[in-house]
Amino acid sequence: MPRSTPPRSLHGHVIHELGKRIVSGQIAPGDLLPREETLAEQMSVSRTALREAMKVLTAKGLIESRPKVGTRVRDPRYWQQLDADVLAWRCENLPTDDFIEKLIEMREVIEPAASAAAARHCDADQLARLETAYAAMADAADHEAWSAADLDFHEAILAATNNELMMSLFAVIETALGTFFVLSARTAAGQFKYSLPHHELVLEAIRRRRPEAARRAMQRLVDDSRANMAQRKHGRKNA
Amino acid sequence: MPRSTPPRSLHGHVIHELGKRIVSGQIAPGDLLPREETLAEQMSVSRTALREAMKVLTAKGLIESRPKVGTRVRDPRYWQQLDADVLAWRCENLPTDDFIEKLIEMREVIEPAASAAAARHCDADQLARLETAYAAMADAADHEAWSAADLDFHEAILAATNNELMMSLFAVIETALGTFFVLSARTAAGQFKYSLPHHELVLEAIRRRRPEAARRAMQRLVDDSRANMAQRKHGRKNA
DNA sequence: ATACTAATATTGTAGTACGATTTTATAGTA
DNA sequence: TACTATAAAATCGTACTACAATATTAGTAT
Repeated sequence: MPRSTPPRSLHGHVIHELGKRIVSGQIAPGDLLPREETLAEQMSVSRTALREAMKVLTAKGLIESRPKVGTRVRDPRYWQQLDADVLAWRCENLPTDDFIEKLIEMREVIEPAASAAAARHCDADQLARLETAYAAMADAADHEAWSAADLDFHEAILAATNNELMMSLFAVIETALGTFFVLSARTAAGQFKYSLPHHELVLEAIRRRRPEAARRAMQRLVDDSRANMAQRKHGRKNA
Repeated sequence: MPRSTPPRSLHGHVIHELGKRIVSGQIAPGDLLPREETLAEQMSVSRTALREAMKVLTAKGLIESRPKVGTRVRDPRYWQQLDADVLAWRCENLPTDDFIEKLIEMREVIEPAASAAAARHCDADQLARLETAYAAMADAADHEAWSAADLDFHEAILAATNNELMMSLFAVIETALGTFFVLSARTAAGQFKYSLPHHELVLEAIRRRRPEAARRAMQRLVDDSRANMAQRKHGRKNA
């Protein structure tokens, strides 16, 4: 499960709670929320804290407040779907196959292009970070260590593009990998390093400054990952 | 200039004002903001309104507050670079050539892939919307009308992917096109429809369900746009 | 010198009051 | 009867005050 905002503060808890309810569809788009005073009472917080939370949800595009009329859940069309919290909330109660497919589609768009860009203009430090992450993957003793190193590897590739806009897409990759990690925890228990050779090819292509080779290698890696997810889905159906 | 949050409400104004100062570097990463009471006084709002604004900026990753220590501007590494407001604030005082290059790079990653996806699985309504936008471009009487229709066209392509994550990337495309619009307002005054044939090829490929043709057509369109920007930059140097 | 304790400054939360705004209802008029 | 305009009510928006929680820092004792 991808990490979402740890609800340490009070209004943080309200953000998380309301956000989850909206994204999960428990409160449907178009629905009118109770008035602030009532809602604050229901959630056992002051109106002050509630409003601070609602401002954040408004910024994420989930709700819309107007005087007299109240606060309404907006159409998903307006949600900040790339926001880390929104993504995490969508995956909290087992993501649908449909959503998983969309995550894979995003990986197919982002990662091969990022790998090519990384091969084109990454510096020594960024390459070193990539090597370190790869080494950690190779050395991983268990599924958890592998997953953490894998995440580092894919983050390092985005960082190596030297484009902070690309880097911000890591929220999507992180959500995808985190979800796949949970879903494949059982099936791939003993063979979690199966994609190491794919990663090595990507690293090698970036190291040698071969953009198109890097793109193709990453494309194969993601294709392979997609195939594995499909296989898992099939296996579950027969279980 | 891409539209940012119109500061209608009081705290909306504070969000815009502080956000701009931070993103523009006027307040540097690591800097400590004045304490809430002081800052509220400086901006002529109550601490309540200021805090609501700060919660939003926190959600955008721009600042970080901790009891006793105060509120600090975070490293750009943590900013939500894909947020529509953050993007707009970056472009408010003439974006740097460096940033424009990054926007183009994002277009090259997003739009060809989106065009291919649209050709693969768009429905009749989405295609109709695309046709409408194209017609509006063809009929545009001035640069402004052209620009609005152009924006519609590119939004329609993202919508036609049937992937809301892809759709959320429109904030980036919108910022890029809006910026190019301003920068090319003079140079391309009389010939603003020069890219119409490129758009037609993209539309045609999607209409005929040719993913790879759509990808290539859009790739050429973006390449062409990049060349035009480079030419403009060169022209400015000689001016 | 170090560890522990207490004072202190800043954010976090609560509660109340009032202003702004928009919907809705009501009344007046054609 | 229909329509316009005016007034009233409900909700969010903002301000202010008070206090709690927390982390830093200084001070104190071992």
